[in-house]
Amino acid sequence: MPELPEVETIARGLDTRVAGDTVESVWIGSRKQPLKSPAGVIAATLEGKRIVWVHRAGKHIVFDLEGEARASQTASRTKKGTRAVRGQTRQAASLHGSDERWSDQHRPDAETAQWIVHLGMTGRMVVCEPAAEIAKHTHLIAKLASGRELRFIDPRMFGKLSVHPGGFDPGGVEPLDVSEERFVELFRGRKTPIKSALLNQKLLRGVGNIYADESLFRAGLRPRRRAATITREQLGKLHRAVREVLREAIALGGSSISDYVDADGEEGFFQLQHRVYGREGEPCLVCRTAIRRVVLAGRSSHYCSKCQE
DNA sequence: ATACCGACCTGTCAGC
DNA sequence: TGCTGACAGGTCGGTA
Repeated sequence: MPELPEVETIARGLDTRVAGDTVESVWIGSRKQPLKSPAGVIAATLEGKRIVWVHRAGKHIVFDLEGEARASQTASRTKKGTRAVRGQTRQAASLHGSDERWSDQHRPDAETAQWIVHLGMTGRMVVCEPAAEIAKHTHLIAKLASGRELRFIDPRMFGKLSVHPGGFDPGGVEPLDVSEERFVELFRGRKTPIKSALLNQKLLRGVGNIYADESLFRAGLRPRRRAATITREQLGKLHRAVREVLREAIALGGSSISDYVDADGEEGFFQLQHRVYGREGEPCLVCRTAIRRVVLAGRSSHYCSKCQE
């Protein structure tokens, strides 16, 4: 389901709702597929931790967590004194300072960790009241100190949950941050089709099938075009196209196809801007040629045979 | 090393 | 109405 703009939208929504809240307890379902870390380790890592910041790395949702240092945590978990300290830090965290929050809040004696959620194709995270009906395919429920619940739902179970005490390395570079020079270096000399390279998360992280097709259309490059045959100038154009497409999509809250909704249950609107994705047989918006669909590396790929070469 | 391909799962929708 | 097959926004591991 979600690519970079959708994950960005969801992470921002979650940050607004749960940053500053504390995980009191965790329930994890019996299905193993969504878990990259053992269930017991995920639960033990989350429980008692305050959610400092929810953000995005590639297509991953990252929860920055902070709790009492491990040595004192087990002993003091239920003591009232611990709660008072958490209450203070939660208040401070509600002063939204985005990136600054981490350093402002960080206490040297605190234990930190990151909880990583990858939504796969059909994963969703919702914040709701405990009385809300538990949706089919709910795999994790975190009870929060505020009384609400944070739930992970994923019918197809392509999503992944993991925890990283030492911090998480998503690999690749962020397409919205990458310089033109670095971008060109990523693709120069590769024999692979440019679309396969765009989808390779070890190079750029966050670009998926929709935004790869849309970026290639704007850059005038066919999906099968070998990266090594693309000129420096065309790569520069692709660099601008990728960033433009992603930024526009984020501004519109992502693309809602079938059932995607953000943390608020709101749909995105970027699907209305798609120029090739999902438009097989329809006229190109530039030249009226029928949009073609081919399968490349197992993925549907859409392009205009006249505008792209 | 690189590049396809199927596998992992469930749900939905078009076509018969 | 109901069955079958194709397809879905992601990633991984095996094989050539």
